[in-house]
Amino acid sequence: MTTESLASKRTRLVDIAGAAGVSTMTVARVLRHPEKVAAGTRQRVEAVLRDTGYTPDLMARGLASKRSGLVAVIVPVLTNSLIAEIVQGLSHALAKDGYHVVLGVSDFDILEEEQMIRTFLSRRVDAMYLSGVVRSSETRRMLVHAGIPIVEGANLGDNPIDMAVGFSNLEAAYETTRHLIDRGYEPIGYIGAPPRDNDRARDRRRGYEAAMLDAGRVSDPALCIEATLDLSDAARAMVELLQRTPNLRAVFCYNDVLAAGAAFECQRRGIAIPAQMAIAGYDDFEIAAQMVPALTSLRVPRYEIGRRAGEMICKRLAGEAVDEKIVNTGYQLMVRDST
Amino acid sequence: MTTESLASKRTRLVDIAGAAGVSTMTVARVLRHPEKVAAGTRQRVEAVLRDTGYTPDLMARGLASKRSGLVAVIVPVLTNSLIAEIVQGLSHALAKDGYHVVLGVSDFDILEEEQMIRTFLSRRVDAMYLSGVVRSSETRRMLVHAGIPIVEGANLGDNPIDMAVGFSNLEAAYETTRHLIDRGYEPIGYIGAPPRDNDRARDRRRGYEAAMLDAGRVSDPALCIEATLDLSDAARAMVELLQRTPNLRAVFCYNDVLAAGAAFECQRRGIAIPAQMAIAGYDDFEIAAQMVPALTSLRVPRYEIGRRAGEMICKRLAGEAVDEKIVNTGYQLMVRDST
DNA sequence: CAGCATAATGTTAGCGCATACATTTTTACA
DNA sequence: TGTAAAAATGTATGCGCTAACATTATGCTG
Repeated sequence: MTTESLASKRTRLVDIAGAAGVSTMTVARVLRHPEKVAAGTRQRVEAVLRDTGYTPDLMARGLASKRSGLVAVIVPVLTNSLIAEIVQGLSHALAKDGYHVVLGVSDFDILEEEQMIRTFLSRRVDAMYLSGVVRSSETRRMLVHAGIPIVEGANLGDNPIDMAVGFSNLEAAYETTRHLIDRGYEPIGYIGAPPRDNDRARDRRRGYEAAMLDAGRVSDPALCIEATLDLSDAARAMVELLQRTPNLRAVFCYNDVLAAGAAFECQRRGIAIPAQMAIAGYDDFEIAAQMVPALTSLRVPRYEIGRRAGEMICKRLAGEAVDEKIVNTGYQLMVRDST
Repeated sequence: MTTESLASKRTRLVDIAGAAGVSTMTVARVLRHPEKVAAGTRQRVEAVLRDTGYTPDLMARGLASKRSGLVAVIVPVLTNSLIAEIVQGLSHALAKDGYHVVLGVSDFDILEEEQMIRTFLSRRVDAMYLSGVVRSSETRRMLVHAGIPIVEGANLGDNPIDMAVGFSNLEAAYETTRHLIDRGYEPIGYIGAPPRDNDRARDRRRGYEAAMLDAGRVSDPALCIEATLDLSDAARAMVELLQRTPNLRAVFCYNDVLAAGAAFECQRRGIAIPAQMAIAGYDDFEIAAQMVPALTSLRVPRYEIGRRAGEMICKRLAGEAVDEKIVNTGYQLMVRDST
């Protein structure tokens, strides 16, 4: 009651129309298609608009026009440079066309994701960006049925629901592992992330295994270990890996956070990098290039992925056709001191 | 009858009502206040609801009820663990009550922020979370006028617009600097962030200066330098600081990213930490505890700040009064090897 | 079983804007 | 100067839902 009475009623289109002596339609036109309104009336309306501080009600506009101006962005976590930068890229690209981002954090749970998608669809979002390529069948069904532009990002799968932008984690992991093999390191271990509901984790590990097999090496499960995505658990994993395989010569890590954690553990144990242990990371977070020793890593255009995804969405929402439905942004192996 | 034909319009409340042989109001009740509907009719309606796959139109609901169910979250960047975790906390807390987060990334530009707030208000968000305490006067005016719950977070200022949750960066920086002084280091430098539109940067530097003055030391501008928030620029700043003051014994850094960058630079130059150079960071990112040597840093409850902020918003939106409008989450100095 | 409380459901009227179409005014050219 | 075409503006309707109120059914007491 208190807040209600304080805030005077919002000015509506009809109020502006009254004050300017025109119909609501004319005001709406000044707002959306100014070129269709005679200069005189337009200026009169604009004056009223200005000194009344009118703000259109996007809720009402959305209901009437059937376009919410909202784009859903669902990510597993936000505390990851890769994802955070993608979201920033998306946010910037979408803001350019006046779209707003509705954010969902799914915690790597595809059922949670499904639930979120349901409510976002309820909100009548105009498009959606989703992390990765793994989703529940119900999710796929809903999305196909929704008929809105969908971009799946950061990993390239076999058959995207609609559009996709990213790169093949399978190939990239293969290439990184290949690099370690070519350097002659043996044995080579792998510190991965829990693959549950995380296709990037799954694909990177597969890439590692494929490279090992292709090089005629046995794929020893003892060489592979999982760690949650933090430095301390990577350190723990490194210790465990060393216990299992004392003569370990190299490790490939799911990402640079894990690589850095492993590297720090080596430093604490006086294991020289790369003399005694080579370490390769992934995602090329800034720390990889800056830490001592600098970490070999795989650079991916993080911000670009988000920006491209946003642009694809904008284009489609503007009614234009998107020629490339699958955009491969590629990657680049950055060889540094650690290997 | 059971399923709608493909490409048909979305089922509306009235369709459900028709199929169930009741009025729209009854369906609406089943959705919002099921306990007010007789068990028999409720089950009948629920059955139709289920096999028709009905999803309410939140846009229409928002227009009719004057509550959008949307909460705006505006942050300067996302690529910062502190902020990313706060947003995650917010997202989780708000999702619990069915609110959706609309995200805005302002790039440390208060005019950009102002513009965003304008459009978010247009979207009729029910509440807002804003980073920091510095905003344009027009922004303050708009927010006060809007009459919705506002939480300003991560820094505690003098007079919040509405509510606030965080801690005093001024005090925390003072205490951290004090720690370096007590350890006997001299001279002590400071690597800060650009203070433009960033009150945290401003307050931390002030805290440093106050501690220096209180300890009877001269506040030498040559001891202070700015770096953009990345590791490489911190390294550059460290180099520059060493050129200006070759006998530098310690540095206090705006955050752990800068601290790590400075520490890596020392390692590259063979400067021993802490024997020759002590380094103190801030925000206690995970790297601080894990890197070698472990960095002294200031721990703040990142996720908690977001969660508390979200809960305060939910509480207010549920009509309850929030007793503590300013929540001081405090901080904790974590003394480690680097000092 | 009257009579009133309470539960269960229906009716009506918008929310603020956009769309399709109708109407009026202006322009252009013979 | 007439008339068709184009430009400028207005009218009517409804998007899908909720809120306030009106109505009807049901339960309960003495």
